Amino acid sequence: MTQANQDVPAASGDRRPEKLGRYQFTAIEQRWQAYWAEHRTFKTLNPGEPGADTTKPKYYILDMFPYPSGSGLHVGHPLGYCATDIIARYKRMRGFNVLHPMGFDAFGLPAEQYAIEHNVHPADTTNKNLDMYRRQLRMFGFSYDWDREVVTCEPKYYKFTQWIFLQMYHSWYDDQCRWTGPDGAAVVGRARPIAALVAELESGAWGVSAALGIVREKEAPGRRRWSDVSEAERRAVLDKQRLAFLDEVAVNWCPALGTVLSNEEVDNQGLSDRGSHPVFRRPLRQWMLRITKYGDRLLSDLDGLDWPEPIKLMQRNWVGRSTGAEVLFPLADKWRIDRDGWVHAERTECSTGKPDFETMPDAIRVYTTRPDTLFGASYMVLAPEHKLVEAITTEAQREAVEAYVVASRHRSDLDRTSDTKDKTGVFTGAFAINPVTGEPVPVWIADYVLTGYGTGAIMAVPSGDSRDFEFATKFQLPIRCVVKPTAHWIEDRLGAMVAGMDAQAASGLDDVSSEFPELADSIAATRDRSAGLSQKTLDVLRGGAGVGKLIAHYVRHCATWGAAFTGKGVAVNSPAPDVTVNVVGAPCDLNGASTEDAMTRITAWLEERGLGRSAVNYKLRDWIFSRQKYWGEPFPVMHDEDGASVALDEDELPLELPPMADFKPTPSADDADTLPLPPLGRAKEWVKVSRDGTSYRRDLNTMPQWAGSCWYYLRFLDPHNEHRFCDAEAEKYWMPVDLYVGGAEHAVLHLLYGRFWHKVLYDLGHVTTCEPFQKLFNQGMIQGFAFKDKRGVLVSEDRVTETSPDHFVVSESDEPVSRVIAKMSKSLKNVVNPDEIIAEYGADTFRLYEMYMGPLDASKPWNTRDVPGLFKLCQRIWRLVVDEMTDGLSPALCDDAPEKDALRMLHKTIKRVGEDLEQLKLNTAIAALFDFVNYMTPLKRRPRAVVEPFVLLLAPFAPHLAEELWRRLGHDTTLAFEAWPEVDEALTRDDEVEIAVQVAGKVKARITVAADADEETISSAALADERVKAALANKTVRKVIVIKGRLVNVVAN
RNA sequence: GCGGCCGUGGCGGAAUUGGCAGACGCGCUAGAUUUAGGAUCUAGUUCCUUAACGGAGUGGAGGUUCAAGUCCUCUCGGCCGCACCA
Repeated sequence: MTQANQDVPAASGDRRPEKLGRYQFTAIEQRWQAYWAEHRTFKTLNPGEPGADTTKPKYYILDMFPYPSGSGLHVGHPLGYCATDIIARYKRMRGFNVLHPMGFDAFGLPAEQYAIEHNVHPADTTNKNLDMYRRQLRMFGFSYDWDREVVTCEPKYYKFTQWIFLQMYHSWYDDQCRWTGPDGAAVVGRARPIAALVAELESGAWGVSAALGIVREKEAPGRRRWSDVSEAERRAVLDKQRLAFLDEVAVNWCPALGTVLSNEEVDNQGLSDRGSHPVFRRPLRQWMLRITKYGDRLLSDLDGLDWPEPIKLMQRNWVGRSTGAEVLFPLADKWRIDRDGWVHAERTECSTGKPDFETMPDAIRVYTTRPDTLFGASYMVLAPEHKLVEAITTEAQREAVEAYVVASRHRSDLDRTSDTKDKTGVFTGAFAINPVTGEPVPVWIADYVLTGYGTGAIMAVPSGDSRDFEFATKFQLPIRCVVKPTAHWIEDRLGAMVAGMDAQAASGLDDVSSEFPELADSIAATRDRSAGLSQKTLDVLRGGAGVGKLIAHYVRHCATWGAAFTGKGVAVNSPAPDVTVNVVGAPCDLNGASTEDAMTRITAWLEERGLGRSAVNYKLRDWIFSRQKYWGEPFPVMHDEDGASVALDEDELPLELPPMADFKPTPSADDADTLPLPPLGRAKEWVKVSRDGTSYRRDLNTMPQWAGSCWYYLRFLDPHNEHRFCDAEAEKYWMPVDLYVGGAEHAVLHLLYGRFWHKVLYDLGHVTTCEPFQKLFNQGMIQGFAFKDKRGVLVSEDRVTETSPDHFVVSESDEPVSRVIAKMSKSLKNVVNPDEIIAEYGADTFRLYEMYMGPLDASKPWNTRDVPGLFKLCQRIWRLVVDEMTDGLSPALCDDAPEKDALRMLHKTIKRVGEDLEQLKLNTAIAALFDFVNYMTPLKRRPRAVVEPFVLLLAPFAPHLAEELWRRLGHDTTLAFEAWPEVDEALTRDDEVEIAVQVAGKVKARITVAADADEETISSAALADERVKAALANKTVRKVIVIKGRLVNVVAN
């Protein structure tokens, strides 16, 4: 199939000697690609470079650069690249300086995994793949400035990835700093050099707390001066502040692969994605980046971005900011309440009226978003990994607790949550004191409490939280209602119970029925129904019986209602009448308060007593930034014999990866307790560093794949700069990215990580915009067809025959199958290789087809059968200009002044194409090109004044064809910088328009009127029409609605 | 479970944002051209019914409106994200 164009390079499939001038796309595309390369047509100059014209507006248009995998480009990749190239070419013609670069994300796990499996070095496979990708990308005729190509695995690139890491290592986050950025933004919080912190400490302005934190208050209990702090403690103080720091965190440790895995790399069986090896949750010392410090700014700065709303929402959810309070629950065997305050059983120095919230020992710290429900906290739960578990567990419970802790360590987060299994947990034997009532409550451990969120411990309020309700029900813990539910909720709940949703609800219903005899009949009557309350029951409820009585019943007996009320309402039982409150000072009474009010009051009450304070929390975790892999950026850090870390100097960068023949991880038994042995550990010579007589070991970890892609858009600005990550002037001129196009699969991680790095650089004064990507656009996925048999099993394309249009059977069995849309995959044999399509139809056809498939952001199936339609478009455009018989210009081409119709068609097309391009509606822009060609084809005379502007409109979409036609029309330079044709609005207007006339909303006739006819004229013309008159017979006209230029609706009856 | 997106001919998809549903392309039908064709050109192509007229129609059911693919309520189906976040 592809031979025609390859074997006969002179003409595509042309064995017909008499036609000399057919559309020879291969030759044309090669010629123009060579021309652009030779003339450096798309070389982009930076401000300051000779010839740079910075008076022109700039446009930075960026693709998400690819990871060069072994299988090469598939048709999904170029979808976005074609779109950005079209926009880039359009913007150039509109007079912009366009920056449109391309590069490669070349570090990462797949290359390493492939290398391990095939026993070749990752550098070799990566280079091979890079060559393939470069060759493939060039086929499409993209107008990239290839001089700016970056490859993240090259030392000259990752030198600055390491440099940015050091910037973070040498910085801390001052969350009280208020400042104005270079872009004029008022910002709260700022990354500042660690040196500035040291200066504050040395001057004595700030001190050190007992927990080695920073204290700004002059008079704080336990505050120490910097000069009184030991060398080792000083280092600990600073290390605790760094944006890049080492910490012991719970990770997915896969001993068989010898590395830590990200959550995405672990399946819901708790096995590794690659190789299905067991994965264990265990604490390991890892490099962390303090992204949580940026939670607020990552949220609030989203508002000013031109991004798809769903993506913004996903980022907001990912950051997951919540507000509430932190509360201390003192342990019951350590603390008691005296008349004067809290008394510790053993440590008299702690026994003060008001405990220090920061340092109070032997207390469980919880985070809650609903402090107003504190009176309903009837037990507590610690995550199994919580630090206090061991200390508080009583002898009687120790065995059970330890068994539970071990069991839960073997389950990943996903495994814990995936199959909606029952809640599990174990009582520790310990009790803690509810600080608002003084009552002791039991402390449990359960894996429904996550160690990484909040404080890793909760106060459980079964009546106000469905998880706590479930747990309390299962383990028969007390449930006390503290928020009065709403009428709407209680009706819904009763409805759900009547519908018999679960056994527990049924028993609750018996209880309600016996207490409310007036409801019993109607409840019984509707009991078999599958859903909800009958109208009759509702009537009874809202009438005599009263929803209020039901609510009162719920408040007394909420456990029987089968579900927690998690909404907002009015506080009750806070405290409950039957509870003897034992607290320091005046008790807090919340009864009758609204949820908002109650939250404020209880938080203030706790704060006064040192037992609580308001708090903000994020779902976002600090970023685990190290991997135990070979193929990534080494950390520019050394460790001395005491384990203290020392950063390399900037002039020691890049720290290159040592060449290693054996880069495999060290596999070990599937035992949670083995320690990671990263491949770099075996580069013995590389690891050892001696400096000033001290010996150090290099850090053995490498950075995750995200690192390189966090800042590549900045390197494109100045890719060959050896001294800086990019020139300041270039950054100022080009940033931010005006349009960033890529797949929605990067909606959260890449885009969040990239924004985070950018903000750090912004805080430190290295970049001048607070956000990197002003406008984001997600292209859809290109899917493939597959076939489904009766049982719903997918059948691959190669096993199916089309018997008649859209009827398919399995070839060997004649079993009918239906065509469905599925992901492109090797197993379904529906992967399309762009090389083949380009060989057969050319790059211009390929570009046009992909853009014409549908809206850019929609997912849609590839259908090779549709491609020839776009090929025909190219051929027809070709024939508008070229005479196929002679290879000269078409005889229809003429220098006549264009007629009004032709001019109107041209200007309508200019308008449509231009407007659609601005909105990235490339499919309808191409439809406009079709319309123009359909109009022009039958014309015997085709004026240049119409054809030439059309060629310019075509240029962004099919640049090779357009360049060729432009040349043949007598121009001797590229059209890449020709001015985009201007629309003359007056010329787009029709003289006459057809207007539909409706009678009672149904079209009865069409009339033709002057385009500028007024309502009066249109109305009378419509009513004068014979068919309208017929439709109006025996009716009275009530109203005539005229929409100028569109329709008339006659309302009559 | 929670959140988001989307359902329009045989297929991919249009529809100035509330104003003629089905632009444009594919496929299909008929015709033209001595046409090697996967070429070109012309006409037709939502469905039902008819000689014509007509009727129905944007997943389904209601509603608002002179007018609904578009707005509202409920519902069914598909895709994506998150997933015990206290």
